[in-house]
Amino acid sequence: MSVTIYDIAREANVGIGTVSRVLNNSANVTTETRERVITVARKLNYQPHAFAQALARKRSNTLSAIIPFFTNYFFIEVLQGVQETLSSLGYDLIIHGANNQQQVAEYLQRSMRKGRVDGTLLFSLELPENFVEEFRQQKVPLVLVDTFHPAFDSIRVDNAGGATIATEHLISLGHRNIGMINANLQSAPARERLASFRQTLQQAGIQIPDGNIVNSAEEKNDGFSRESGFRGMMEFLGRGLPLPTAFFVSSDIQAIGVLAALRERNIRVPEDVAIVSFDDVELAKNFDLTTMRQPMFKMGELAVKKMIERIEHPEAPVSSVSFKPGLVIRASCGANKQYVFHEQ
Amino acid sequence: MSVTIYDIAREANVGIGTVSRVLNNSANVTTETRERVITVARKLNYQPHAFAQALARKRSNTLSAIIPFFTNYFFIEVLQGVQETLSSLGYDLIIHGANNQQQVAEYLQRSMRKGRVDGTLLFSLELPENFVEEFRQQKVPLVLVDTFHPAFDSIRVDNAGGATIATEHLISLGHRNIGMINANLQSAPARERLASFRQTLQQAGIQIPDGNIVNSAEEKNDGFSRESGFRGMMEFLGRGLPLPTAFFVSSDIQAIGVLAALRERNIRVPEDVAIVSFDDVELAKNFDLTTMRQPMFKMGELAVKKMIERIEHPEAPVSSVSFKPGLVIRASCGANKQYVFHEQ
DNA sequence: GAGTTCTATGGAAGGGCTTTCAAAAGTAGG
DNA sequence: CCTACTTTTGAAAGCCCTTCCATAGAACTC
Repeated sequence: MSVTIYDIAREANVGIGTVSRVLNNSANVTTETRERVITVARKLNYQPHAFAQALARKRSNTLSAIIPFFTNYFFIEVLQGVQETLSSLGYDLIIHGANNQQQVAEYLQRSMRKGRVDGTLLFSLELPENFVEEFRQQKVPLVLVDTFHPAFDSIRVDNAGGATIATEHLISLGHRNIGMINANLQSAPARERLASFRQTLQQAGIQIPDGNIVNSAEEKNDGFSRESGFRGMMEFLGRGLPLPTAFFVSSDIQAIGVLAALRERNIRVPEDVAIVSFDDVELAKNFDLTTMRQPMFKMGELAVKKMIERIEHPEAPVSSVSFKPGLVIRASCGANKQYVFHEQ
Repeated sequence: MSVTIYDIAREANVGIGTVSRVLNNSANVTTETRERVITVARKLNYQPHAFAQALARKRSNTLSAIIPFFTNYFFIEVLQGVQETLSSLGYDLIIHGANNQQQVAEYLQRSMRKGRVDGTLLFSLELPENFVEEFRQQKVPLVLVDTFHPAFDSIRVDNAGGATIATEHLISLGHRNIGMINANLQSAPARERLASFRQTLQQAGIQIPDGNIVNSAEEKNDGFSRESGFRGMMEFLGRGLPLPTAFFVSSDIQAIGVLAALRERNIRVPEDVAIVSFDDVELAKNFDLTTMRQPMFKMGELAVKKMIERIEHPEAPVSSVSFKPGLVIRASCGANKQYVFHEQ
C-alpha cells in the first residue's frame, strides 16, 4: 500500500532504526548511509504517517482553538496571528466554533482527549470552573486569550487603560457631556471599560446623568454586535435626555450600529456627535472610526509562543500578559486624522 | 500514566477486545459485561487516544481546509458552514491559510501526508496541475469550493447567472449607461462576471464605452479588496468619461471601497449612481448594498457532505454543483428595499 | 444426550513510527 | 596485534487502539 520505513529499510539495506534516525536527523549515522537512505526515501516518495509519529512521539504538533465562532471580527484577526505563527512552526490548528456554553464544554472535553492536541487556546470565553481541575489533572496546556483565570496562562487586553485613553481623548477635544453605549455587563470587558470610563470622567470633574450610559441586555455575543449598538443608541435617544456631544462605544461593531442609528435620525458624525470605539478591527477604517487599537495579530502570535513555552516547560509559573490598546484617530471623533499607536 | 483500555480490562476483569467492543458499541456483548465495562471506564475517566484510534482505524476523522486566509469575508462565512456541519459529525477541521502559491503547494503536500487527514477542501484557489496526478495517486479526497477542476468534486457559484441577474436588475431600473468595477481578470470569477455583464448589456441592445469597465491589476486577493474598489472607481473618475448612472461591482468588499471613493467626490448613492455588487457577506447589509447573494453557509455544508460521500465512495463519479446567486435588494441600487432570494 | 450452530469472549496481530538496548564495527593506545 | 573505548547499526519493545481468529460455553436440534 503506502510506503513505510520498512520499505525504505529493505531497499536501502539498513535497519528501520537507521531509517528513522536519518529521517529525524539524529546523530550517529555515517554520511554514506544517510545519503543512501535519503535517496531511497525520495525515490519511493515516502511520506511519514502523521499519526504513527504522533503516537510514538507522544506529541501531535497540533493545537486547538475554541472561539465564539466567527461572530466577531476581533477573533478572526487574532486567529490570523495564531495561524501564521503556528504554521511557521510546523503545527496544525484545529478550530472549534462554540455557539453556546454547552458547546464550549463539549469542545473542552474533546481537547482533553489524550493525545489529540498538544494544547488548547480558549478565546474570550469564561472557563467553566469544573474544567479547571480537570485540565490541571490531565495536564493539557491551556492558554486563555482575552479572558482570565488565575490558574492558567493568559493574554489580555488592558481594557481599563484603553477606556481611560479613549475617554481622555474625548475630554481633551473639549467634550463635557459624554455618553457610553456599552455591551452586556455580564462580559468582563464591558464591565472594565465602563468602570474606567466612569472613573476617568470623575477624575476630570465631569458629571454626567446616569441615563447617558446604555448597557446592552443582549445575550448574543454579549451585546458586541451591530444590532446591539443600533438598539443601544435608539434606546438612548428615546430617553429624551439632552444629546451628548460625544459617545464612547464599547466596540467597533457596535459603533457601526450606532452610526446607522444616528444617520437614521439625521444626526451627523462627527459634527453633532463624536464617536470613539474600541478594537480597531479591519472594518473600523472603512467607517473612519476613531478607536482603541488592539494589536490582534500580535496577540495571536504571543498566544502561540506562550503555548509552546508551556508545552516545553509544564511546570513554569503561570504568566499573564496584558496589551495596552493605542488610540487610532480617524474622522469619527472630529480630531484631525493622524495615527497614534502605542504598543506595549 | 494515562488510562488505557488495558487498565479498564484489568479492573473490569475482561479482555481488551471486549472493552474495545463495548466502547465502540459493537454487537455481541452481554448487557451485564457492557455495563461493568462502562462503569469502570467512567470511574477511571477514560478518554480514548485519538491517534491510536486513527492508526488502527486508518481513519482520522479530520479534514483540512486550505483557504486564502481570512482576507476575504466570503471564506469565513463558508467556513462557518463547514465547521458546524463537520462538528456535528464528530469531525475536526484543520485550517490552513495560504498567502501565496508556494504556501498552497506546501499545504497540499502536507495534506497528502498519509493518514493526516481524511480529505482536503480547497477554497477558491486554482489547483496546481502537478498536484492533480499526485492527489489521484495518493487517493486523498479533494473537494474544490469556489474553484474548479474536472478531475475533482466541486461546489461552485454560477457567476455568469449572477452577473446576468445583477445587470438585468440595473437595466430594469432604467439605467442605460452602466459601468463595472471588476477584480483582477486572472481570477476566474472576475472573468466570468465580466463576460456575463457584457453579454447581458449586448442582448439588451445597450452599448457602453470600453472605458466604463475597470479591471483591477492588483495581485493581493486578486483585487477582491476594499482598496481595489476604491482605486478602481478613482481610476474611472480620472478617465473623464460621462458618469454612468449605475455600476456593477464584482464584490461587496470592493463596493465598500467604491462607496468611499464616491463619497470623497460627493457623488451620492443611489441618487447619482446606483450600485449592485456580489457576495452578500454579512457586511453588505451594514452598507445597505444591493448585491447577489451566495448561500455561503449552505455551500460550506454541502462541501462537507460531498467530502463525506467521497470518503465513503472513493470510486463514485466526480460531481460538480453550482449555486445560483439570488438578488438581495437594499438601498444602494435605488429600488425599494425588499428581499428577493432565489435559492437553487 | 450427542451433535451442531451461535454467541460471547480473550488475546494476538497489526497499524507505522520512535527509542532503547545490545551487538558489531571502527578507532586509538600501548 | 591486543585491549579498551567510541561510534554506528539492526531489531525488539512500546505507543494505544481495532480487528481477526480461535475457543469456550450456551442454545438448539433431532
